[in-house]
Amino acid sequence: MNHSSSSGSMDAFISISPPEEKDSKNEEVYSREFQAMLDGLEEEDKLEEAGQATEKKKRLSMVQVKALEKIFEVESKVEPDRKVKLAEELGLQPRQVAIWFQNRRARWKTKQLEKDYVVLKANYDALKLDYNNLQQENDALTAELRDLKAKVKEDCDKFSEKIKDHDLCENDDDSTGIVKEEIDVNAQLLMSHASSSFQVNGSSSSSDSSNHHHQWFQPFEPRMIVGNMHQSQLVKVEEQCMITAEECCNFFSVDQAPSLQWYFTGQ
DNA sequence: TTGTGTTTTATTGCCTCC
DNA sequence: GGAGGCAATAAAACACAA
Repeated sequence: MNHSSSSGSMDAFISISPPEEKDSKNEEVYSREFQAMLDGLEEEDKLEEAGQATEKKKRLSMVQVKALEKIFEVESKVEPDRKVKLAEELGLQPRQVAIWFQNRRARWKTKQLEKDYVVLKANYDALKLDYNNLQQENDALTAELRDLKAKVKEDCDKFSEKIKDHDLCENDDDSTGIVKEEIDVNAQLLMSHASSSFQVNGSSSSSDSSNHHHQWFQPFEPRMIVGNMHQSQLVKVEEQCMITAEECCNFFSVDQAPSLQWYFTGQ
């Protein structure tokens, strides 16, 4: 390793050496460096005499680098006056000091970018994991909703079928009571399906937003539709049920928010 | 010893500021 | 217009495995 100064100044190893570095070991190192530097200078002289250019790059000594590093910790840029003074102290050309600080800033920037990248990547990974979890939850809820829609449609079809069957024997005097019972039972069956399904839906999901379905659906009591009516209202109920049986199949639409207008207007 | 990858020193060209 | 900074790059020095 060549630690000789490119300036060739012997002052470099004398004026800048901190007191703690002037032990016997370092003196030995410096004398070797001096010798190497002198040898190098001799060689340069010979080459110059021979008319050859001496463009060899030379690394700064450990002492020079340490001194520069220490200053860099405090200030990443040096004023022109400081630069000249520092160059004199270190036995370097002011240009060398400027280049060293320039390269040092570039190295610092690269390291900083690497650090920033690590932090950003960690954030990105955490965010991606979160997104994937939400995506899975969304998929599960969508599938559950699809099943519920199918189940509700199935019940609606059955209910409509029952009512149509009833139309065939509407002249029967005793049919009113039977119809009332059937509607009551079917309505309960239909709504209990929907209601219980939504309770399952609410409990199966960990997200808070899914509980809202349960909250807005819970007041829905089948008996409120049929159970407390006078017999004179039953025909109207039948007509309404024919409509709502069709409508209820589209009630839980994913694309459109459910409307409870039909429920509130009936009260 | 040698080939290869990395680090350090230095140059070049462009840009900004005074 | 000159000085200085920065990015890109060259080239020498160095480290290290085979």
